[in-house]
Amino acid sequence: MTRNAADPAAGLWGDDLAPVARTLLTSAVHCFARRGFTGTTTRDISTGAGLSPAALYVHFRSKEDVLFEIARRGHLRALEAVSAPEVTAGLDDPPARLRAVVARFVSWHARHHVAARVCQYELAALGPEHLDEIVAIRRQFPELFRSVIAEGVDRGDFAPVDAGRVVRALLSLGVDLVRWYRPDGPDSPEQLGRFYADLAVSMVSAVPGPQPG
Amino acid sequence: MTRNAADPAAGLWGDDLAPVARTLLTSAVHCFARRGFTGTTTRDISTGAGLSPAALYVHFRSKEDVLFEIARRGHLRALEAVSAPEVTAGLDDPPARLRAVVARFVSWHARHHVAARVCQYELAALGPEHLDEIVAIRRQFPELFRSVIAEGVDRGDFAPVDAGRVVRALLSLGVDLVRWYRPDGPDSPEQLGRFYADLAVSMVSAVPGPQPG
DNA sequence: CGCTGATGACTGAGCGCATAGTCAGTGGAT
DNA sequence: ATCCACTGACTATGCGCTCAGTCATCAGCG
Repeated sequence: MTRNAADPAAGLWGDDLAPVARTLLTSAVHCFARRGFTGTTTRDISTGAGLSPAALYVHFRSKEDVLFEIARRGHLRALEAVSAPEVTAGLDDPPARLRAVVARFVSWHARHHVAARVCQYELAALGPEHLDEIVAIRRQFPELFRSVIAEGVDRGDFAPVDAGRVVRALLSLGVDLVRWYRPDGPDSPEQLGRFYADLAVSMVSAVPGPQPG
Repeated sequence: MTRNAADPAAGLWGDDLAPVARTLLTSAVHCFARRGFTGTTTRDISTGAGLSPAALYVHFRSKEDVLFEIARRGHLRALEAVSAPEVTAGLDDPPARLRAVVARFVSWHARHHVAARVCQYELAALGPEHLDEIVAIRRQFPELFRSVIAEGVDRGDFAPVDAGRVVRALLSLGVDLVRWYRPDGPDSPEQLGRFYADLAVSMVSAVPGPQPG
């Protein structure tokens, strides 16, 4: 199961890792995404990277440690995608900032839907202290979304929506797409990002219908 | 791991099943939701129902068969919740029908978030022919949503939205809540259903902002 | 009423197999 | 000569599933 160079997962891991370790993580991402953590054997991961079963333990302490490295690095990359300074640079009104953050969140998850599937759905297999570390990163996503929406509501750009519930909904849209998104479908990651940015603006606008509450 | 009578999962299975078989399915739902299909042992399921390991095979052919029964019955119940005649009875305009269908879909998934988690996230463990049967049921959800939205667009009640993408988004909202919903949180299943019904109406309304496309 | 045989839900023991992880050793690079 | 990424062979454990057997229930029969 050798992966080609265009695999988006291959670029997620950072230079601090040996090339072989990155290959193992990439193989593990595909295995975990397909069969889940417990459904994947350490042999699947190693042979998927073209190595013998024991090679995994040269680079990682355990199978759970492999999952943790994927989750940690994946979450940090996603956070970087939505909170890097250039995302909202020059955007001085909340609607534009909301559009930018939602579009980045969605397009990142679409592009990295395989790795994101592991990051979103396999966390229960982590040990308690590893899980804590991931949860600490995860908390920053709703905080970022909430601050953008709260500012828009305060300034009157948005309707007086329940920020907490809208944030939940926006994160749900971005997360759930990793379950169904396929790169050969009708939408590119960027197109989907723009569409969901439109939806986000709709969701914080007053409803013109007969039941506004 | 005996469950009390208020467990929503206990009421999902129907009268054609022996009481012990229903207890086993209920135990299996909780095991699968917590540890996943491959992370659950047949011993977990049986002893969770207060039985010996071998008792499972009195009522089910295999562990995969247990998952299939959960998925089949769960999907049929959810479909019933959104497409029963009384859901849209007396609602003659598309906005009201959209609200009703979304609210039912969401509140069902919130109330049955544990069983729904199994139905949504464990399908990959099914064999091909069992999976086909579940997929055939699943197809009816987007069809129902699409018909309501298409009618609203045709009649001019809704903005000329891309029905396929809006349907995807609405299903995502209802599905993803099974990942984070907790009964002791701020929203009851019905409150969440009404909120998402509001969002649905927003999503098919014209966007008043500066970037309507 | 009691006796008998059949039925079927359930159990205890265990089989064959796959799994995560180990370790002494190998071979290529420096 | 040293180093270390990597391997082949291995172990202990836990898995899905089976099967002979137990026990409670019940119909048929005298």
